[in-house]
Amino acid sequence: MSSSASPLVTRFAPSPTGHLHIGGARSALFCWAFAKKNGGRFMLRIEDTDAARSSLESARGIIEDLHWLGIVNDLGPFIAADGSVGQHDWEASSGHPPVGEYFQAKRVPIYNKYLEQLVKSGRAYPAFESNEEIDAQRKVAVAAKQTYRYPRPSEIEFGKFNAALEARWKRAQAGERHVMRFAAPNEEIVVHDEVLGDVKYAPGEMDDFVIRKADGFPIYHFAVVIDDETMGVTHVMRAQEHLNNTPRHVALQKALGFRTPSYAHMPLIVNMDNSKMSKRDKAKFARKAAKDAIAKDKAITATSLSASTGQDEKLIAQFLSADNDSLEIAQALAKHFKVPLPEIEVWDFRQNGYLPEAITNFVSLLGWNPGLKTPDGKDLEKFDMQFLASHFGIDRIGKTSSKFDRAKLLAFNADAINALPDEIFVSRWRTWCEEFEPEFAKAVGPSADRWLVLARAVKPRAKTLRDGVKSSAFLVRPDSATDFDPAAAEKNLLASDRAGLKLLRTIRDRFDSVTDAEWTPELLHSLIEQAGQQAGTGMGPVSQAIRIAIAGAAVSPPLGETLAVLGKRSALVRIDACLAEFGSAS
RNA sequence: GGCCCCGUCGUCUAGCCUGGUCUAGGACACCACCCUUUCACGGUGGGGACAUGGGUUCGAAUCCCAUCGGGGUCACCA
Repeated sequence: MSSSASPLVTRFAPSPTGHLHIGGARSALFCWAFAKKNGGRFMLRIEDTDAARSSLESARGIIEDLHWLGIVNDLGPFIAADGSVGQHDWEASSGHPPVGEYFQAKRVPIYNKYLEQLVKSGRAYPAFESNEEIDAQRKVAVAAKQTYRYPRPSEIEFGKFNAALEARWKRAQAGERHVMRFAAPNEEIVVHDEVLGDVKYAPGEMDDFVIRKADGFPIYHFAVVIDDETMGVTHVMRAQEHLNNTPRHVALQKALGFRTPSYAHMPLIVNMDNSKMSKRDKAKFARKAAKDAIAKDKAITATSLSASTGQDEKLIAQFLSADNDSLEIAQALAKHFKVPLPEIEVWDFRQNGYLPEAITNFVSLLGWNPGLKTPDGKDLEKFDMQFLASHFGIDRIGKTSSKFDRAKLLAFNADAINALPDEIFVSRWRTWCEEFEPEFAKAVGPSADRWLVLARAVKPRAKTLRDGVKSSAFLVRPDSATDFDPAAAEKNLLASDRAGLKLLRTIRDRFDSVTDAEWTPELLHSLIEQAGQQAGTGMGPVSQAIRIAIAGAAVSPPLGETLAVLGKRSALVRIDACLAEFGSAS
């Protein structure tokens, strides 16, 4: 085997501060696909150097989200069957030394080693200003409409470990609080980007940015450069928001004597209103819902909301005035006002009944396109992970940002659901229900047959797995718990001198005369048809009356199947309850 | 504001590199009709875009420039 040839390596390097963002999912997908297409490896690395915001639970969550999508990494952490965090590393035969740690927080000694190298070569220096001092200076600059650039101390000589630097180094070694800054080169930097082409940055654009924080953790730019080098990353593919970081990385690589990997910056994914898709959107959305409600009803206050949601009143007040974007409060308010929060993270989509294959397919089309036609001449846009792994290429990544069109995703999801054979659909639907709609799953019960019948009735019109629950929940709730839609009842039962109720009474007696053995979709259908003929109305009005009685609404799966699933007893109880509710036809 | 990126239907995009086959194609959404026991599905049809202005050229969505517009980024976050 060609163990000596340096293999192609891409990486996805999330920071574990929450669930996997849908944009992150696309980045990971493209990195994965590019590696697969080129016989390379896809690496996962966890960027947890922000000690305050990072958590191991988030890292686990992200790894699981990726796994659920079918994006499996060849290198870096994974979740083992027993739930522990394992790790794939370079094997001895690969020719690449093992990386050891894929969590940045555990690599601090490595960063420090390179940092010292930089200091000793006069390319990094300790700086002792406090955060507050810098902030104050920055504010002055911003107020004067100037771009703030940290002024390099005059005693620091670029590229020289002089006495002044040595003195600073000693102070730092002695424990004085400091940050480490990179002595940026005063030269033009050209980023060769595989998507955008050459992007030039003039000399002097870059200031002496911080590369190690006072807490001893490296800044992103520094850790990334060292990790990409030492982990063997050859191709960096990330979102365009990182483009302006790249010159820093290139400068750092040069100062450290590293190679520069190949870069490809992908277009951003934005909301329909052009704003950046972010986790904060949930807070914005919940805040708007709350404010709308308050505008309508002055009685709603932070105090009343605190009472009804159980959240802290102060935090709610802050939330409402946009002083915080607490996800917890956003969720509590959304639940209280019964508004759905926008799906932003992979987990949100999963929870709401999206299929991973629909998500990966849809998201892969955001900024990329296979450029192929289907046999009937249309643009090819439905494909699976295997297809991506064999057709993906950077050359077909676009430059323009893409709006995230939920309607199209929903259409893709509906198609993906309908493409599933019934047996597969029922098992996936059931598994999903057990996780996300446990009460519904419990109400359906253990019978595989019952699940299958239900699944068949539900699948053709379900755009999400949750839709399947919504459209069939009426079937599994107690017969006495029907919640009649007043408008639908008026139209289909009471209108035209209670015509619907009369039809309902007639069909009720016909149903009553059917034996349990005869209670099949076919027979029921023909009974309804006959009743419609005899009434001279066709089967429509009869059907609608039955729908109101058994579902409470004017919409349901086809009645034959629906009634069959329900069973004769329940059907009659519901019809009788309905007749009682609206008064029997006189 | 400085720097950087981008600009084809409402949206995702094909076409652009290698000008003519583009009266600009597809998908989602929308509208109409058909199918239909409801809702979906499906079928047929329809409206809908080359940001603007200058060049270059016999000819420009395609090449060049300007303008306008949108976005990103300017942290001891990543």
